[in-house]
Amino acid sequence: MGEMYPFGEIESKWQRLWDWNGTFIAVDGDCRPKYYVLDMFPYPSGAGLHIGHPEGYTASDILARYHWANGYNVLHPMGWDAFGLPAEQHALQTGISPKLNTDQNVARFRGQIRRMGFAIDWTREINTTDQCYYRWTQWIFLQLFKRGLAFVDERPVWWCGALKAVLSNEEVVGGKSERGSHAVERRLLRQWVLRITAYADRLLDGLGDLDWPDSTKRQQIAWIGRSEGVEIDFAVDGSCGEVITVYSTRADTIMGATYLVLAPEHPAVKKITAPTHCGAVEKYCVEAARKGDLERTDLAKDKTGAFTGAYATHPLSGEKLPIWIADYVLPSYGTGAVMAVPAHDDRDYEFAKRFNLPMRVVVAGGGELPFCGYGTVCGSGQWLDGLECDGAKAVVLQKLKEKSAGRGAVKYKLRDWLFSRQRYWGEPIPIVWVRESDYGVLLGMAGSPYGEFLPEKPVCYEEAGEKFYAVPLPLEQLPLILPEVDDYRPSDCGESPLAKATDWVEAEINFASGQVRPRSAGGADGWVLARRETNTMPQWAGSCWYHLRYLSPNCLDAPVSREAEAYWGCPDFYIGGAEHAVLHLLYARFWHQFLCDIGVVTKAEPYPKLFHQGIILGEDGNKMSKSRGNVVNPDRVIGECGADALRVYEMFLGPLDAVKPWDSRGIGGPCRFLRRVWQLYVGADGGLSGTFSAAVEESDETDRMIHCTIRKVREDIELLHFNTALSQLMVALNHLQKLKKISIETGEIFLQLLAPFAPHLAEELWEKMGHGESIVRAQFPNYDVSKLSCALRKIVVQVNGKLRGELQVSQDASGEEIINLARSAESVIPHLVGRELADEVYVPGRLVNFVVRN
RNA sequence: GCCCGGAUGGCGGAAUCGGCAGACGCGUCGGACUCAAAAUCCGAUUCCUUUGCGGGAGUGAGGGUUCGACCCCCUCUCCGGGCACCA
Repeated sequence: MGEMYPFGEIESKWQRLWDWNGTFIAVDGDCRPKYYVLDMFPYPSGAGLHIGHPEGYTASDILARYHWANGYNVLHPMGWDAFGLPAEQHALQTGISPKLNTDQNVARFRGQIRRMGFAIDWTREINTTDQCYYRWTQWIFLQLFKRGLAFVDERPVWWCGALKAVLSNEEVVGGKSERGSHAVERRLLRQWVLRITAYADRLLDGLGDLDWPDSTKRQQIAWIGRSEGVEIDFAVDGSCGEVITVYSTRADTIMGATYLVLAPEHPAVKKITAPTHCGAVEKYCVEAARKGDLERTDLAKDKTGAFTGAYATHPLSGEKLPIWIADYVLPSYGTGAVMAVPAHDDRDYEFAKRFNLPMRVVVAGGGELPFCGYGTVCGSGQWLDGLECDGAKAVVLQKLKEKSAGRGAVKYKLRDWLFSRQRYWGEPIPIVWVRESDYGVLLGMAGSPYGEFLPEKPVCYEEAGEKFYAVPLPLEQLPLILPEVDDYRPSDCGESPLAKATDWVEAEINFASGQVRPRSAGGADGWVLARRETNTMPQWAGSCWYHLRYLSPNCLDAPVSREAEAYWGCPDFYIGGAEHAVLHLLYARFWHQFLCDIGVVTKAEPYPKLFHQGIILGEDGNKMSKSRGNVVNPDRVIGECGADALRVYEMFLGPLDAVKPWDSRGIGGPCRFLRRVWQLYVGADGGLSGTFSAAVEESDETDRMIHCTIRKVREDIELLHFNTALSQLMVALNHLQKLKKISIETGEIFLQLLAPFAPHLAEELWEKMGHGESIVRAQFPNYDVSKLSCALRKIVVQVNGKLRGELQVSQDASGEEIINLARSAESVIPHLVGRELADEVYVPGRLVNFVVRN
C-alpha cells in the first residue's frame, strides 16, 4: 500500500469535534421525528474488541447517520452487558476483583469503539453492573415476585464434588465434568424460577406483527412449542384407585393403544408397581436418575424400560393395557405419561419391538409400520372407521368427554426460566428469608412498607424441618449492593460465594422500616432474624430491559421515565447476532410484556424490527478463535488503514446478514478507494482541489450518474444493502476521476453520500469545501427522477433467446419500429436468413426476441 | 431424523415481477513510470475454439415449464444453521 491520506489525524480530530460539539446527542422530546437504533450491547471480554463487533455497529451507525442527515432526532446509544462468568473466572485465577477487571475491560472496549467513529450518544452509556442500573433490574424482579411470577423450586443441577461447583449441562460431558473429568451427580438445589410459561401464548402471538427474520421467528415458535391435543384418563386396575392421565396429539389413534408408558419420575410409579416387579422398577428408576439430559435424549441409543406389573383400563375399549416405565418419556412434558400406539409412532414402535409388545393398525396408510402420517381410520370399530384422522380426533374427544375420561389440552415445550446462579458476579436477588412465625407477624402488620410487595401466595422453602419465607426488600432499600468478598470460590456445598460472607448473609430485618442490618449481639426490639438470599441473577437479566434504560439513563424513580418512553418508544431498528435468536430475545420480550402489563411501558413488544448481521470468519474460512490463530485485531487494522477503511471494508465484504471470510488483501480496495477520494478533493496546498468550481455545468451523463447514485445509495441504505451502495459510490468516483472539472454541488453530493460509510474523511473534505457544520446537519441529497434516464434507450435483440445484437432507440420509438429495426440489424440478419420466423416477442423498453425454426 | 438457508470466474460478491450473467472489489497477466523494486497509473482477465471476424458452452448435478430460466416446478448431491424421544 502506498502513501495514504492522513487518516489517523483526521479521525481523531473528528472524533474529538463530534464529542465537543455534542453532534450526536439525542434530544428528549425534540419536535423532529425520532429514530432509535439499537445494537445488542457487548459483553466486555478481556480479549478486547473482536473484528466481528464493528460489523453490526457500523451497520447501525450508517442508519444513525443517514437518519440524522434526513432530519431525524436520532438515539444511537451504547452500553455494557458486564455481569457474567468470565470476569468471575478471571478473579479465581488472578485474585483481581471482577469489578476492577470489568472496569478495565469496559475502558478498553469504550476506547476501541470510540476509535471506530460511531455516532453514539455517549451521555447515555449504561453498564449492567452499575448499582444505579441493577437497582432497577432488582426492582423488576420484585415486581415479578409480587405477582407470583418469581418463585422457588427444587431443581436438579449437576454437582461436581471435586470442583465444588454446580455445572451446566454443557460442562458435563459423558457423565464427567468437562474440566478435569471428575465424577458428577444430580443434586436438587433450591432455585429461583420465573414463570415465563404464563406468557407462552402471548410470546407466540406477539411474533405475528414483528418485522424479524423468518428463521428467528421460527426458532422462537419451535422453542415455545405449542401443541394441541387431549388428556386421556386411564384407571389403574386394583385397589390403589390411581388414574394415569396421558397427553396425546393423536387421539384418532386411541384404539391402537396397546400399553401405557410412564416417565420413571412419574409420581404414580411407586404406588402402582406390583410387589413382584418392585426390584426391577426401582433399579431402572435409579439408573434413569443418573443419566443426564444429554445422555437420556441421545436418539442413537436403544429403547430401555421396565414393566410395572400393573394394568390400566382403556376408557373406550375396556381392554387391559400393561403399564411400563421408560426414560424415553420425559417427566417434564405433558403429563409425563403416554399411551403407546406402536403401529403409528416411531418411538412406541421401537419400544414395542424391543419388548415384544402387541401392535394394532388403526390408520390405513399402506406400506410398512410404523405409519406416522394421516389417513383413514380403520380397525377401531364402526363409530370411528372410515373417518379421516382429523375428523376422528374430534369424534374421539367428544366420546371421551361423554365418559368423563378426557378433555382437550394445550401443552408447551417452553419451561419456566431457571433464574438463579450460584455465582458472585451477578445482580444480588433482593430477598431475605425469615422464619414462619416472623412472616406471620409481617402479614399481620398494618402499614408496613412491604404490604404491596408481598405475593398473594407466599414463597417459601423447607429446610431441616423448618419453613422459611421470602421477604422482598422495599424500594427504598434498593439497590441491594453486591458485597465485596475476598474469596470468589463457591462454598463447599455449591452455594454462591456470597454464602461465605457470613456477616452479610446472617442479618436481621426491621419490618417497620424495611431495613436490613448485620445481626446485633443482643437481638433488638423490632428486629427479626433474617438470612439473605445468596444466589444471583443470570447474565440475561440485565439485557432484558436495557433498551429502556437508554431512554432515561438517570431516571431515579422508575426503570424508565414516562415522558422518555412516550417519546422514544421502542427501537426502530435492532441489530445483533443470530445466536441470540431464542434466549435473549425471548427473555427480553417476556420482561417487556410484563412491564407493559404493569404499566411501566406502553408497547407490548420491545423490538418491532430486528436484523442479524452475519459472522466474519477468519482468513482460513473458519470461525475466528485464539486457538486457531486466525483472529484479526481491529486495532491493527485501524492503525494501518484507518477506521473509515475498516468500516467501508466490512460493509463491502458482502451482504450484511451473510457469513463471510475476512481477506487481509481485500481491504486494499477500500483503502485505495478512500485515498482516491482524498486525492480528488485535496489540492497540492492542502486545500480544496482546483478541479472543483462553482461555475461548472455538468454534462448530462454526469448528471445522470449522480442522480442514479443518489437513488441507489438511498435505496440500498434503507434495504441494508451496504455492499452495493458502496459499489455504486466506487462507480461514481471512477466517473468523477475522469472529469477535468467538477461542480461544487456534485462534489458536495458525493461527500454526503459517502458520509455514512466513511464519516471522518467526509467531514474533513466537507470542511475543506467551506462548511462550518457537521455534514450530518446537511439534508441528505434527493434525486431528480427526470435526470435518471437518457434520451436513447438500449434494446437487446435475441434470436431464440440468444443475444445477437443491441439497438439504441429513442425513448418514444414504437414497438413496431423497434422490431423492424431489430430485424434489419446487421448482427441479427445472419441468424434469420433461410429460417422460418415463428414469433416475435417484444418486451417494451427491454428486448426483442425472434423465434425461428430450422 | 425433522425444519430452514445456501451453492454464480482463481477469490469476496453483483444481477431475481422470468429478459444483456459475472457490476464493484481482490488477485493474476501485460504495459507505462523506475537504474531497479515497491507504490502508483493504464489495459486485459468465465471457459473452450478461432490468426482474426466469429462460433460454442456456461450460474452444484439431472430433468421439466417457457419465445426466453442464476431466477419458477420436480429429483438428487454437497455446505451452513436450528431443533432433536416434546407423544
